[in-house]
Amino acid sequence: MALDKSVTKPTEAELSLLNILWQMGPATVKQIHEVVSATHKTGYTTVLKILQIMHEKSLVIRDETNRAHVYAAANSETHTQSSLIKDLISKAFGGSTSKLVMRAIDDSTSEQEINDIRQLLNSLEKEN
Amino acid sequence: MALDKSVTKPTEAELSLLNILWQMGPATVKQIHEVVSATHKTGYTTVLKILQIMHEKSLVIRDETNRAHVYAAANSETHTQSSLIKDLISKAFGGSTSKLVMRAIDDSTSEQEINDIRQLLNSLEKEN
DNA sequence: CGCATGTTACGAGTAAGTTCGTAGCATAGC
DNA sequence: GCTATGCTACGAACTTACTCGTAACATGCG
Repeated sequence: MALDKSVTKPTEAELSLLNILWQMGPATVKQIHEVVSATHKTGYTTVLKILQIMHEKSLVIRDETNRAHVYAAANSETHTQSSLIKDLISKAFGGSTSKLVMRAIDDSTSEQEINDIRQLLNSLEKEN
Repeated sequence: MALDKSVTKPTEAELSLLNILWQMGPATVKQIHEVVSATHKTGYTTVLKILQIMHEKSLVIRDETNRAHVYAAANSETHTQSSLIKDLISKAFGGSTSKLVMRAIDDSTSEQEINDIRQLLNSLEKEN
């Protein structure tokens, strides 16, 4: 009974297809399956079925003009990332964003990541 | 095929029980169920069953000395938070911690949260 | 002792997610 | 117009998660 669109959380398989759609833009099942096949041995109809389910859930939209339907993510990557973060914060961080940020920063292991975050923070401080 | 203990991701119901255990410390099913009951109409045996499953998965340890077994989280809250964040980063942020941090900060809506994060960042800059 | 009570263990039912085989339909090319 | 091809639709099988009822068992107390 998830009526609210923003609350519909994609499953793991669904999210992996969304990642492909965000990267490629609108695509046919065939195109999506080719990308999936590069890393997983997943059947064509499996990809098709998941896209159909996602369509029912309004996670994707599709253009049925041509015989090969063209699928596209219904929500932006940013929007989806936000709701996944929000979900994690509420379930594992007592609702505290700063706790999540702190944990993420503490865990950062790569120099590159640390520098990226530092720059991000610097630019935020300036705007302040 | 999740052989690595650090990779065993708690389900939603499991995580909610872990939250209680982290807060209370070691507790019996009865005690845990009482806390759960305060907010959810969940049966006693449902809580028991989930704890038994968590025990099989080594998400909790239990002391069977007394008739009423005493359960405790097997891993720290911090450790679990880290692996959940890591999982989310790999599945929805292309493996980039800084992207997650940026998104979390951008989404921060409460003044309190923003101030908390700012302070966190200031203290990090000093250590630098 | 024997029963009431409290606790664990077990198994079944439901739901959701994932996978894929097969059927059926549309269409392009002969 | 017919057929091979390529696509969608559908449904079945399997797995995991969740929920709870019932059975079995221990123990304290009359």
